[in-house]
Amino acid sequence: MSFIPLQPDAPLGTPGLPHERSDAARNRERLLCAARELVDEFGAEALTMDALACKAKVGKGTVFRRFGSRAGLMMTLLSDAESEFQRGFMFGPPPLGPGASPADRLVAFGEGRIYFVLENGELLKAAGAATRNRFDVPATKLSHRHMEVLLREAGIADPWVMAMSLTYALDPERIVDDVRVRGISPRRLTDSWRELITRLLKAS
Amino acid sequence: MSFIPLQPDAPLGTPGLPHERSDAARNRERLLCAARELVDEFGAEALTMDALACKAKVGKGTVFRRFGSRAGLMMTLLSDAESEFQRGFMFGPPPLGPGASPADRLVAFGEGRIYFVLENGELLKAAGAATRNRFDVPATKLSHRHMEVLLREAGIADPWVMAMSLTYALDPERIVDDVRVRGISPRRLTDSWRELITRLLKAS
DNA sequence: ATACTAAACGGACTACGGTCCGGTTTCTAT
DNA sequence: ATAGAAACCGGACCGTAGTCCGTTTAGTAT
Repeated sequence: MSFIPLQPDAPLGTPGLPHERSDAARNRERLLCAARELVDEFGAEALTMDALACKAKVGKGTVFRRFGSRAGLMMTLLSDAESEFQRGFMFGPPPLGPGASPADRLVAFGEGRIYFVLENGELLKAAGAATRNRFDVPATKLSHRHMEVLLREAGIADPWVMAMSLTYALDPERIVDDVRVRGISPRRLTDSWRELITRLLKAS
Repeated sequence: MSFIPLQPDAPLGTPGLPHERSDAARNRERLLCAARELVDEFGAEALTMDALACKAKVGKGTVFRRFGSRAGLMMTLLSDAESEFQRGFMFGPPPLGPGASPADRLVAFGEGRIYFVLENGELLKAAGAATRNRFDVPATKLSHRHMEVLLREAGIADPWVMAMSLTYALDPERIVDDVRVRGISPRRLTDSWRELITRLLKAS
């Protein structure tokens, strides 16, 4: 349970941190490399921590020290793609980024999120599951805050709670299962999201 | 994996079924009884299948033959309360039951659901987790269908998908964590739900 | 009553996520 | 170069969900 991933991903000489030991760095590299291979070959669902430790020629304890949990590993594997998506809605061009109306930005956000989830679905599901509450995923918090700001700007009475409703409406499990299990086209999902946001934010 | 809970809960002489054996009936009774005691005393989260088997003086295999999985057991435990709630929105008085406008019925449905979840949260979370997709829970399917019908009546373009969005917005995990972990009052949840439905279904 | 069969039983077994801790390695100070 | 301490390592170990299969037992036909 209680576990703090010491230097989650400090890449280089971060200011005060006591310089990550070389064996630790080497093992982290080995682990990430092996994890990516395993995911590519068998999919994220099939990745077990034992197999990873074995493939990376590392003890199991090392895997958990590095990533804290299976969910933590998946989040690390996702972090690049996630950062890019975040840059998109925080600093990118409209309508996703700043410059458009809250409604347009929310529509674009949902569409972007849906396609992002469809590309990284397995990883996202694995990252969200087994976490006591999926909301603890940092990226989820950021998305929630983003929507909250836009909803407030659009005059929603309780933007925090409404953003939570929308967050769950975009739940990775929901999106992936809609498309892959229940046969809903991505297009229908984005269209419905647009309808939801449009009606929700239509000036009264 | 593959497992069909033979006669999920056939209470009496169901037509053609080859009459459940007496030892099976007796063990099911023992199991349900023990399960309820354990849940009352320690909470649903803390219930382990081993402990249940032990307490019911029954082999572990028997537990799984009866309920298929931990989620299945939780669903069985829930079924009474769930049936009552279902009767409420299908046959009860308006605004929850038939007779009110779709918007009013949806508002009432969400409010009822929120309070229902807050009362049976642990069981619901346990029933939904570990199922490959939570949508497979039969009660969830029925709720989804109910909302779909109301949304269609209210002129939503793709009621099936919209109902799915709303289903996830009312996710048990979300509701329970909002209230118990993030300190949101049930009142704020129901108010926000009302705002969501009202704006969504406002005549354009 | 007896014999037969299909269903039910039980508990040993597997797989997996996660924890623990004694031993080892790297870095730093001298 | 040496010593000491902090960080790190590995793999044995634990708890839990779920499976398997040889054995027992309830119903049925004679």
